[in-house]
Amino acid sequence: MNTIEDILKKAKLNVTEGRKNILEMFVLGGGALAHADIEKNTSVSIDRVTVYRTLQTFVERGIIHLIPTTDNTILYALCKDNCSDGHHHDEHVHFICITCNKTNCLEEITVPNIQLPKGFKPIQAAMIVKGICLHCKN
Amino acid sequence: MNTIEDILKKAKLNVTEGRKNILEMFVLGGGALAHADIEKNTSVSIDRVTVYRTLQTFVERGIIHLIPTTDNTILYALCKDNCSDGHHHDEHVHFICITCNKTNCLEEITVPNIQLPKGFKPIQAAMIVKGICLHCKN
DNA sequence: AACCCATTTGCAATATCGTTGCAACTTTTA
DNA sequence: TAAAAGTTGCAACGATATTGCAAATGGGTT
Repeated sequence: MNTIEDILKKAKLNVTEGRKNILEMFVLGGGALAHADIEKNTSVSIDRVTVYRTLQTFVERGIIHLIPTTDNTILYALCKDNCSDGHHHDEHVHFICITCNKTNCLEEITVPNIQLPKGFKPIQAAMIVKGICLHCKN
Repeated sequence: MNTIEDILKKAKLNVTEGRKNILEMFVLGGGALAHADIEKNTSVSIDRVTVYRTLQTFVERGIIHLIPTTDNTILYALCKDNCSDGHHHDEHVHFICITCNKTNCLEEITVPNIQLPKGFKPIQAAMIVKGICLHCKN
């Protein structure tokens, strides 16, 4: 079966050309994407507003998640299966390459637990590592 | 002596009303501030542009640093003494309270080292913890 | 296949956010 | 206190994001 459509149906979203297109970029691309990446690269022409709304919907339905960044950019990446309807479990490390500027989700590496000062109650943690990625190390 | 002016002089910046005002907000406020917080709360009226430029200058001179966030907001907080001229050492954990929405720098807690996949070379790491802070825990 | 209803899209207008160039004004230094 | 350097405010601009509404599309039903 078509994975792309499956994901949309599982999220109880209508399967439209635009959504398929955008979701495909995440599935095939692998990495993190910004609004601009999507707007520029869709094969079908999709209105800016629709891109905004699609991304928003995808986040709400647990298809993609926001990636924390140290600058002011907004990045999204695919969620793993265990995210659903606004409840994200994206507590893995995000790696930003300072050479190719791509962001990778290091799914296999979970954010380490840390000891907070007395009285602080942690609920969720995120971690960003900047450096040189696999492909740029030469 | 006046701490505020000292900080500015140490950073080789002219001491102006606007800068004193903005820096004072950081020193007295303690927490993290966004551009909008500053623009709205200065006692003297300061132009939007000047606020932008002042924050930028403060970051360059190592007076404040950018805080990574999981949404799209840009937050700044005071650096500790050992930051200077664009070389920041702000690798401590940032805590965002989901109740009062304030961001605290947990200076005493450094970001733990983690094992990255083969080929990834880390250069800088940041960590954000969301939860309930000391003051909101009741 | 043709229909209806709910959902989704595109357009236009508007709001928010951040940057740049330049002239006027302050601060510093001598 | 005057000149030089640094800083500010204004105006204009560009990029980014949001909203309302009418038209179009998708999903389910007959």
